[in-house]
Amino acid sequence: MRKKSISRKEQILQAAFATVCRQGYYETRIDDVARRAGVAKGTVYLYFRDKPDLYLGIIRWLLSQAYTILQEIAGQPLSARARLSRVFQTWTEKLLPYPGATELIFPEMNRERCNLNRRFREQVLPELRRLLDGIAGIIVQGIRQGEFRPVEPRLAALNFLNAFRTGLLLMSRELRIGSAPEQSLDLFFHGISLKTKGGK
Amino acid sequence: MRKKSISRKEQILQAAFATVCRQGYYETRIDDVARRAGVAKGTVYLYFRDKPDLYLGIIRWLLSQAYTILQEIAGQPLSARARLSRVFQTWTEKLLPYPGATELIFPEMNRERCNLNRRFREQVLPELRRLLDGIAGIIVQGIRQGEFRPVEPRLAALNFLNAFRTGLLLMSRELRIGSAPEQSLDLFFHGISLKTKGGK
DNA sequence: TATTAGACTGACTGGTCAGTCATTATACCA
DNA sequence: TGGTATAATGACTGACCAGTCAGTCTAATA
Repeated sequence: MRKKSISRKEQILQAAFATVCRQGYYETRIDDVARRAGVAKGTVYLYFRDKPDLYLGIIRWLLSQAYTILQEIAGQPLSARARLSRVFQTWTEKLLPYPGATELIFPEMNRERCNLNRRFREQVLPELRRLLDGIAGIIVQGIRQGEFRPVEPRLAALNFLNAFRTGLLLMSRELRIGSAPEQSLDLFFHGISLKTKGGK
Repeated sequence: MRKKSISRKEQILQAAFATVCRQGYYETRIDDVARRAGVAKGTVYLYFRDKPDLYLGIIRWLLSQAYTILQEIAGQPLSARARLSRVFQTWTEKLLPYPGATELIFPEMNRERCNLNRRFREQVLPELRRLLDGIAGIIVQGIRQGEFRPVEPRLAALNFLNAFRTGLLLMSRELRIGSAPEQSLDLFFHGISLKTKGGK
């Protein structure tokens, strides 16, 4: 009477995450995931209904981890700017080995409501909004305390995600832009800051 | 002795573009494209070697159109800021019916070098760099004329693309952010502007 | 009008892969 | 130790679809 181990599910999730980040959803074979997880294909289907279910599982897992980090930092006694910096930094550290991770989320948003997309909207969008609201909350704090301009907080939050994504992209050196992730964050801060006295 | 018409190729390209923007590459069937273009499947293969070739054709077509618009506006006697505004506006008008268009480019950048990706890097990245350099050129002008801070121009150009993408995303209302595309552009300008006297 | 070159067609094929399920392995209990 | 419930396996299947090609159509030319 063994129990379906949670760790087994986690193990598959982790393998799927790594694979999908490298190859993208459609180039990922369930066999690839199973092999990387060290289980047989059938085992994957003991823990996930079908391929989309596995995919959505990955994304929710990712978002929930991102949210946990955010909440942790939101609880610390810091300025809004310092909080966002720390979130940026922590996320970057975690996702550095998985530069494709940010692409799991956005591309699906501008698509037609096909099979996968419908489930995406139902299961992922709420989590994504929660994360955005978490960031927006920090930004509202910054506005109240006079650190930031009175920008639309959700839009600024979206820009924060963009800055993060760009930071990861810069690390890949693919576009041959000689900038570090921090510069992407810096540009973001300049966009919402009140006082921008002079230079870089 | 009819000739393989250029318009026929254009027609297929247009149909493929519309379809891929709605459904994404992997959910697009060559049959869909053919039907929308009003030709038979086989005809598609008279003009494109295989599916990736069609896909890359779409992207290069898109990038070259974007570049043409950019060049046109770059030739007008305007401030750097006014130029970027006009580019933003023109691009937005053109791509409003195809909100998925921006997703054709970026997701592929953080992926492993599989079949499709290798060809993407060879054929698309140079075009993309050219476009980025075009934007960066306007930004350099702005820096020289004291409109913008001395930011890294290529990074700022990448941010401009992000702002554009976010503008399109806002139009879809999916995230329930009550902002218009212009606000995304505004945030971008704040990030690179020298003088930011007070709030909105 | 007959000829022909090249455009166009769409039924067909072969490979791929998600998902299944009969079988085997394992842990737990009496 | 034998019995049982559950976990795990991996060979198999059926659907799907990119790409093919033998045949048809069309228009320009002689």
